[in-house]
Amino acid sequence: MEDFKKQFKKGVIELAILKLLSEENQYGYSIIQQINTRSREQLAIKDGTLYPILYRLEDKKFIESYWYTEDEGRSKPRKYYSLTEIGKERYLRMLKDYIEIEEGLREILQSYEVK
Amino acid sequence: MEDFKKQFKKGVIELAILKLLSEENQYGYSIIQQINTRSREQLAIKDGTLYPILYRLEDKKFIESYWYTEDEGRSKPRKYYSLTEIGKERYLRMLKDYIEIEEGLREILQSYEVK
DNA sequence: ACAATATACCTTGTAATACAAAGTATTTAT
DNA sequence: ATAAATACTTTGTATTACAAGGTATATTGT
Repeated sequence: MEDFKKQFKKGVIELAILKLLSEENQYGYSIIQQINTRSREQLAIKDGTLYPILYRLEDKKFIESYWYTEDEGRSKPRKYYSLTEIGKERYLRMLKDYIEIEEGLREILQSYEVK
Repeated sequence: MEDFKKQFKKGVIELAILKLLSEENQYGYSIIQQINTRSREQLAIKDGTLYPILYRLEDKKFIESYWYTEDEGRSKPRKYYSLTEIGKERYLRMLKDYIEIEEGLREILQSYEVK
């Protein structure tokens, strides 16, 4: 992948993860699939990328995890993550800041100061 | 500044710089002021951030520099930067990719899959 | 039944980069 | 004259998505 695509993704990935968890508790692999599908592959991430982010978010108490088996036939539980209260606050602040910065960039990209 | 604001800026700063240089040749300090003003401080960067980026862009041949004194009364020249041909291509590709990724993120932020 | 693929989680090492913080010197405003 | 802004430079640091490797289970096709 081109280097600047990587750069664009940094930071926004965390925002996307928090948003998905604000909708519903999910396990890691499910988050990857949702990000890949719903962003139409534009924000696609690898599992080796996601899991370290989840551990970091958990260390910071923005999310919590629990092992859970939903199917009868399934022997192995999956590790589910849920948003904590401060995680929800974090998500809302990130969203606000993201929108502000995106608008700032748009100003530069769209405008053209005639001298 | 909060850590995620930093993250959002990474990558997009370079895009903003290339855009400004695509409009007009400019010296470093002028770029800082334009970014700060036109983004309404949302994308504000420090000089210690800009100059290393300019050197990197020059190493990669995306921009070129020349010293120039425009005023009579001014003894010290300012270092002007201009976009090269491959710099222009880089800018257009970055712009396209940025827009795609931004749209991908919007899909995640706006949509809510009802199960 | 078997093979192949997808699912699901984990770990290590790396390259990239905005920033803080420091410096130097000139120019402009009070 | 003094302060503030301008203009450029350098060093060191923390962060983080990724590649690439691993293990094991579950599902699908033949």
